[in-house]
Amino acid sequence: MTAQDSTTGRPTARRRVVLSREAILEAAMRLCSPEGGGVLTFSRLGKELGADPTAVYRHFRDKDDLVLALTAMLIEEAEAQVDRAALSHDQWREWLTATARTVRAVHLARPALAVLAANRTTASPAETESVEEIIGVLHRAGLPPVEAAECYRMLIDLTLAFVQSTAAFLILEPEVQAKDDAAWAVKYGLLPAEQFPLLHAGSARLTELFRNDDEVFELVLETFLDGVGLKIERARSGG
Amino acid sequence: MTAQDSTTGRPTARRRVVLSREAILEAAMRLCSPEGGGVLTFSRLGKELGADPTAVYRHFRDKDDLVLALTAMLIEEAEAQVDRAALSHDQWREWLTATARTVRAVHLARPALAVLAANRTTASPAETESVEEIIGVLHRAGLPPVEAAECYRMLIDLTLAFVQSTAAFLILEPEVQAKDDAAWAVKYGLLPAEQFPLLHAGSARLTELFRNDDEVFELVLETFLDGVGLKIERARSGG
DNA sequence: ACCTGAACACCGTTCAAGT
DNA sequence: ACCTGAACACCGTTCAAGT
Repeated sequence: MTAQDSTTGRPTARRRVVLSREAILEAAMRLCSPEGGGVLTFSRLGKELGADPTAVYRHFRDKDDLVLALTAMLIEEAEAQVDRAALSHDQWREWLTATARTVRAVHLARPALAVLAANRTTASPAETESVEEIIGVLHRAGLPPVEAAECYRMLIDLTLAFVQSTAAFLILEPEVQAKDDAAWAVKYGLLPAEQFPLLHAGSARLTELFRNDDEVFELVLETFLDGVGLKIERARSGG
Repeated sequence: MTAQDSTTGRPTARRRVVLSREAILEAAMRLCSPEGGGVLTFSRLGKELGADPTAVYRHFRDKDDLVLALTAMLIEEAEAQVDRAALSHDQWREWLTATARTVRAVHLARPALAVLAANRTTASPAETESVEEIIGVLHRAGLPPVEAAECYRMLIDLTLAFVQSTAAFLILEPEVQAKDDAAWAVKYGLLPAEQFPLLHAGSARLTELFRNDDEVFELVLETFLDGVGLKIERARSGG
């Protein structure tokens, strides 16, 4: 599916392409998805744009500038996708769950970007409004503003930390991932029940959870939110 | 502190150095610490060993093989450092806290390795015994084996996810880190109190927590363990 | 048996040359 | 004004040559 001249049928010779920030960002986003090959390099970006790889430097100072612009796009995409309409403001738990799941899903749709973006900070206005909203939900649930801000921070860091870890594994080459599978099989495959009675009893569940980052994240999120629920109960009875 | 010929005082010319797996792993560990420069490349490894960079290939099949061997070392180091002597078996919370803190600290002492190791699996016997022990502590606290195994998995994934995120930021170049600081200042520096009343009220706390990954991790760990505590209570009253 | 060093395909980035 | 392409300093890795 390479670019072709529709009149001659021959591949078009590369000639001064017109680029823009938007076109570059769009092409970069495509490259970062699993279908796009999942690697972001200037070489691949140039090929995707039909331009010389170094042409990108006329629009972004360096790769990190490009990454930060892509990070901002990702955050705004996540903001736009959180389904607030279905939620009333007293459903603090559902609200936080929806936010965490959406942020995670949007990042994991582009693992090659997520691994570069998940621990960066950008000054996105859309995000600021979302933060106020989440803190508002926690405040109305009973937490004082400072504690609500703490819980917001914990939730977002928890989510992005798991994103980074999962994304970093996803971009490893298949043969490397296979080595981890093999190591796991050795580790939990033949546990002598006498020596490791409890581990042996739980090993079926551990095997289920292995390489099942979605389910582990859901479990952690629920357990964490149980802890937040305790904070809220304490704040309500204390105040 | 470069190698010198003690009789002539001149730098020794590079001549067939004798290498071993142990010497290579030791040198690699040094490179991965912040003092060691914090980057693991064959070039730097060769320089550290006083040998040609490609000599390492006579002892490890490729870089990933080296990384996995280093990962196993890291896990065993963490195992050895967890202070079990001070803990009785009924202190499930202290036990889990000590494990999480130690695993995190050992990894963050080598950020350049942690970023490669935190989401990998190795078949280390020492770790298997530690897993049995932690599951045992949770079981004695009241959880059935399967739920205990789940909690172990959540704790270790939570810890390593935060490790990966923090380590990935630590190995960024200082100028890049500075960009994040600047973005944060823009984001939370001048929040109009009318528009963002709750965020404004909590912004001092958020600023305290910014780039303070140690404290955020402690807060998340406590909240998560509160959630585990609820599971234990439920299991006790239910059974 | 195992270390050396040239070589290769890839990175990000710079800069003079083109249009 | 902005795209091209040679060039550079780095990556990991292979392989023939040395000892």
